[in-house]
Amino acid sequence: MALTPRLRFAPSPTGFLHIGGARTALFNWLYARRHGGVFVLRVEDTDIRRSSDDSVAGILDGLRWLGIDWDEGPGVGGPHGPYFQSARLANYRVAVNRLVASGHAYPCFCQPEDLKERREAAQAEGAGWLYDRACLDRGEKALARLKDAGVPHAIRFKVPEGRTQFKDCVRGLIDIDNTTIEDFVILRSDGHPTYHLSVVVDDVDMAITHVVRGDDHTSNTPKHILLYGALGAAPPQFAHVPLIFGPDKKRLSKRHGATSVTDYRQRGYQPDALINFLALLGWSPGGDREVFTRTSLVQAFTLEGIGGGNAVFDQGKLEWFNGQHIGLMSAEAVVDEAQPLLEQAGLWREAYATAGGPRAWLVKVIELLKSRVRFLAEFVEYAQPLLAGEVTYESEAVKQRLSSAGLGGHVAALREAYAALDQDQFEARSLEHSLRTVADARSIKAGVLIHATRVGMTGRTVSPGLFEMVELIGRDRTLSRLKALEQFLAEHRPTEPTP
RNA sequence: GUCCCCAUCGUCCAGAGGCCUAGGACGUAGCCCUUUCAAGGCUAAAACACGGGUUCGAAUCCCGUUGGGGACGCCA
Repeated sequence: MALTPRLRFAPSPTGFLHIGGARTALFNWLYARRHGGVFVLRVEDTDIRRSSDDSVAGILDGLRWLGIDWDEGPGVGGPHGPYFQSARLANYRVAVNRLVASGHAYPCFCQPEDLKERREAAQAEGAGWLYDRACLDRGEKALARLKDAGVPHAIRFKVPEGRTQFKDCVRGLIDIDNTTIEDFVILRSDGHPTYHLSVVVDDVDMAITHVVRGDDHTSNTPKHILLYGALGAAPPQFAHVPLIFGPDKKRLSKRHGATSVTDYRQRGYQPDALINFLALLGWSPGGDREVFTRTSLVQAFTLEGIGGGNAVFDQGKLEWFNGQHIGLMSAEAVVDEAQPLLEQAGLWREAYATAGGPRAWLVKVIELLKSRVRFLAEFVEYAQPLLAGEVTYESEAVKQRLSSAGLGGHVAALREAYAALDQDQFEARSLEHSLRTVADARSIKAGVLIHATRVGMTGRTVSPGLFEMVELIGRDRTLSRLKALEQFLAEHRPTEPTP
């Protein structure tokens, strides 16, 4: 009880880091961090056919991006290594020998194709099928004969009579009849362990105290409990978390589009937003709070808060979380994160990289845009008119805002008024006051002039607040953009707006 | 088919016998703010799967039905 908790995430490297796997990793990590425990990363690559190095790299990369760091595992080592199951084969062999010697397991010479046929035949009739223990009943001589003939064999666990039960932190007491468990294979005929064996042996060796994993493992757990018993080890605490579904209430899979962490990374989601969203999928702090930073999540996390029902992945809400977390970031941090995006758009200047005027100015631009953005990429879109030298008018904007008569004169008057402001008067308040004065003097609604000016400054109909923006665009560029607008209006002399 | 699990607004959650006229959030609609679009604020529509119990009292406990999911591999 006073033991420091040891938890682990044990992905099999047969694909990319799935969103569900990421959440499982997160829950384990959260619990370990919450209780000053140890978080172990172990790669379950006993299926040599399907495992790959690329996949390992991708999974580690995804975890790092999410900020889920491990205390023991690939890259960092630890006292319970190695952390790749493919390098722990000897341990499994030892365990199997012990189990066979103690009568908990036995060799099976039945061939996979054979068993498959029989199983399918039984299921075709609508009946269930459990291994019939043919090899348990075969008798000494027959067994020896098969062995001598070099027939490949697997090792099966001999499931005892009785019932098996365990207490699950989210499900409560689970109690099942052992007759519903077959004598499962623990060692394949090629000498590799199966999942059930390796997971238990490793969790024992690595002194894992809490196993938090997907609900799809709930029905495997009795097998594991049996194995712990046969190995003379005490089982850990289990917590089976509900699965994540797509909008069609089917288990989340490639059919639903983005399901890997990398997909979300590429789509411009913030790791903290994904973490926050994932944490709340199947877990609740108990109250109404929804926006959590990484550290507040660690503080709030409990296994008891994990709910029972499967959860649908709501993309829209993830987007909202992304906006929330961008709002939480400092403008400086946003600048750093947005740099690559701005570079791509050709809007980045070297001077932005170091502290100083231009960077301070860019930070102001970002601050102006921050609240209206859900993705970093949107900064580029909105900031474009502020960062670029010239603007081009969108035709829709021209049609909507530059077609009323007499605009040229109004704009000229505004330009003169703005030209009369010197550098330090060129700030939002004076700019607004000045524009409204011009509008009054010319008996037009301020809105008309504001909208036209917006088009002149950005080329678009939508933008952040005009005056704050003009302030940031600065006196020189503002004056020349107004001049350009006048020219445009003169050339496209708007007369009667008769379409 | 067998075993196991689950069941509150469209979605994610709150609710651990009276505080529930069922609360919050996303989304949706309307209003306010306003120079546009957002953001923000306010308001609205929207759920305890069904049937039996237990109890003075049930979204909460029990049983059943229905629905959903998972597991039944020499995959993990």
